[in-house]
Amino acid sequence: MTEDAYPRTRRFLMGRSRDALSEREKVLLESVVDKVERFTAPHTVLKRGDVVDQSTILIEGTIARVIHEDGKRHIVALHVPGDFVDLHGFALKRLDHDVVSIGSVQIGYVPHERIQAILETEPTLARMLWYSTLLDAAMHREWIMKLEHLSADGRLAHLVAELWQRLDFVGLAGENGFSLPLTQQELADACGTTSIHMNRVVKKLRETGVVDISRGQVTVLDRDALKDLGSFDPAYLYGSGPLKLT
Amino acid sequence: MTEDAYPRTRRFLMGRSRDALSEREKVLLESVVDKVERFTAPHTVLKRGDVVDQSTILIEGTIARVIHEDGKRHIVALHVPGDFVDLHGFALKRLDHDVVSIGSVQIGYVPHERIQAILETEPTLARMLWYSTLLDAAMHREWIMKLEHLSADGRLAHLVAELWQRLDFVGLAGENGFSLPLTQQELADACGTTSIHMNRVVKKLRETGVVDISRGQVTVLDRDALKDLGSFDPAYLYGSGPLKLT
DNA sequence: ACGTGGAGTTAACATATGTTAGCTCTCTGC
DNA sequence: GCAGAGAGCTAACATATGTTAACTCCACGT
Repeated sequence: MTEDAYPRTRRFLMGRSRDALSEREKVLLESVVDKVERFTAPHTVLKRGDVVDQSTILIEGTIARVIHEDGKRHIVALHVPGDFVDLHGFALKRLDHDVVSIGSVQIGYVPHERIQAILETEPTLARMLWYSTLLDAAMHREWIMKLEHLSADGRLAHLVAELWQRLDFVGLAGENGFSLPLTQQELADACGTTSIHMNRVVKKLRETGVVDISRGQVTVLDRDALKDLGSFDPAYLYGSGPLKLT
Repeated sequence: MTEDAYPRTRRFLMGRSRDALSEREKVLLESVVDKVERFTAPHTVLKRGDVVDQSTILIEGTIARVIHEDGKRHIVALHVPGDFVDLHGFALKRLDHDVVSIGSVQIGYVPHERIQAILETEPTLARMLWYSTLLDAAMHREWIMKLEHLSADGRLAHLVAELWQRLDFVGLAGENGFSLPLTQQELADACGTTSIHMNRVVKKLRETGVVDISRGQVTVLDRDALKDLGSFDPAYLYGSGPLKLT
């Protein structure tokens, strides 16, 4: 494990468990990471159908969950540093989708035996892990709402607002925006539209002074307009927080 | 608990855990249901923001998870008998969406203390419960794919194919179709379109001999065309099955 | 029998989005 | 410097879908 991996793994704690865990539990959780790897080129971390015996934590960069269908690529979820990317693979064993890196990423691997050990001996941590996968499901539901309810510009606005909020949780958001290595094609894949139309939408949001997305950088010009356009309410990102676990 | 509630609760075991559990565990799982209730009119079982201290199992009928946004109603998930509808509420405590009944339903309630007790003493069952929520998340992802990838007729075909398969798991599917109490408006809400357009699509699928949806009854006319139109591959409904849990 | 309301249905029109085809720009490698 | 590749960008046209406004049909209560 590299020198700086520990503090970065800690983003998991910042983003998802925050202050629900004891110091002992936090140290324990950090220690589950076995190996750290870096990919600079696009890389398929896991393939659909793979039988997995370890899970991955995203330490740095962006990762997408992808379903390929009829030769097209559909992004069904995006991950920010600190996310336990495929914890669900622990229980499901076989993945229903691909996991791919976008831009440069750093990944930590967690052997399933260690998760199993935690489950058996650390009830609070076990609940924390379950909680983490349920938060993913809540985000899925919000994406479903977004896709059913919003047209392309609203979908993009929602995506930007969500990522901004999630990056903020782990201390990676700037005052007026954030760094985002997604191409317009990938934004389109995440919004269920085409790259041509996504280009129209990006241009429109830039010209109407809502948000500027260019050269891998998102600059929010009008925060209220962004939230409004995307019908964005961050409540779903919280759950109740594990703070209130009985 | 009514006389016939036990065998029906058992659908949970048929649909989601199948033969991964011991007889003792099955009996235990059935015993967690505290109270059974029936609603004949549309009923909001749980409201967004509610702090819950019990979860619900759907015993009979149809239940939808709904997100209201800007006065419109969006169905983000549908449940069939045997589904543990809001097990995620156990860990998240606060719901991010509404849970509403469609048509006539019978519901079983499970106090959270009993789930907690299972978690602490029955590791296999605990994993089973986690697994169940992960299966929901896999379905969410498939819905996201469906919404990103398919146009309205494909979405309807996918929805019908999925429900048919899921009802078949619990022994409620017929040879050529199944009973479905959803109105065209509700089908539209689940497919992210309008009731007017859904009407066009229903008519089209009927006329092209794919599937007939009328009077609460779905009759599949061409199974292959249905799967094809909906890009439906049931793999995501299985996970690996808990059979392979280590 | 009658009225009422909800579901289903259709038409005409406006708009968002997909499709195809190209173009420019900026990197990177040679 | 140049060629090539990928990303961004634009135009013209075809199509899917949304919107508004009706109308029918059927179940229900009075």
